[in-house]
Amino acid sequence: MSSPGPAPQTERDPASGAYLLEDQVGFVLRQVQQRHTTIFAAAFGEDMTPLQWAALAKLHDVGECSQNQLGRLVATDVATIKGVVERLVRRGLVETRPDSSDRRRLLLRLSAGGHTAYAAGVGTALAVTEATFGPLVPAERAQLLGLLDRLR
Amino acid sequence: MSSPGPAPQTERDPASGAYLLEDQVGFVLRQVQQRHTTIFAAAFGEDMTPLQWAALAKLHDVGECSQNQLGRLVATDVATIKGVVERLVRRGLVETRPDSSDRRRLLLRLSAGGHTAYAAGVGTALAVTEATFGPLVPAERAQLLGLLDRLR
DNA sequence: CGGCGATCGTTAGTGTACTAACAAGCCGCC
DNA sequence: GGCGGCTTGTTAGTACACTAACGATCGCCG
Repeated sequence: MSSPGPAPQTERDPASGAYLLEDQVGFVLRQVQQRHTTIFAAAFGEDMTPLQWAALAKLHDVGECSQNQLGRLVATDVATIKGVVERLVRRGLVETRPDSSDRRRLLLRLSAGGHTAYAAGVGTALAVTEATFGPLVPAERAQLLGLLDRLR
Repeated sequence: MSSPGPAPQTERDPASGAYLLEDQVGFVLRQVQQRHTTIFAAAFGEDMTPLQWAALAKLHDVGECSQNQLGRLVATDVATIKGVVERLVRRGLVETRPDSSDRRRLLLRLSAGGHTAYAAGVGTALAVTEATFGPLVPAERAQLLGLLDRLR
């Protein structure tokens, strides 16, 4: 695993009002996400990405919906969701069929294999969340989720 | 601006121990970053990305360093930093020269235009951080940064 | 009924973020 | 003094994450 890893800690100068890249939310956020992605990949292997998993999980929840609809559910634009769905279909986890009442729409739902993959993945997904939270105690985890939620 | 926007809030069922995508750190993290990127793009325009800005800022801090070194400073792998540097050089913000004492290395530093761009951008960057933090009061911001830092 | 705005999916293009493999150069250690 | 291991940068390939433009379809409203 040769991920970039954390940026070196810079000595803080609490007195100065200078611009410190290390203290900007965006910069820290990016690194936390990198770590999360690494943890996810280590747990699920190369054949499942966070977004693919999100699509799978949402599809499991809603049963059936159109491609763009799924995109909105997992907070992804239409161009990106197309690729994700394409890969899931190619791997036999998702099935598509035309919507008879709206010929623009492409309806999606989990295949049998998709349901199996979801069932097999839930535990792993929870473990990924656990590992990402790392050393934080439950109260801190809730606090973090609450704060992030307000920034969403 | 037709970003995906926040995923619809799902009704929480506090009693159930079910897997809720919306409650997983990774999922929330991704959306916060999306929002940050949108804010960044609105403030800086299309010609500057968060990573390009990070590279510029770091290069300003350290004065001169090699390409891989810069990658480590901004927490980016060698393949990605190459593209970033290439685009900054193409726009005349960064200059390169060979390292006479190590012929593998490519030394980088800000050009005059790069220094100007940095000086012009610091205020905007601070405004982006401010906007990203949104409604959080200072104590909450510090708390969030502290928690994120432990997850880095 | 007919037209017009909105939505659905597709495509092309740019940038980030990795992995894996490679050649070239550097350096320490036998 | 050379050899083997490390770092530096490059390339190719995959997957996200957008923008912008497009054709097809839908549905409302006059």
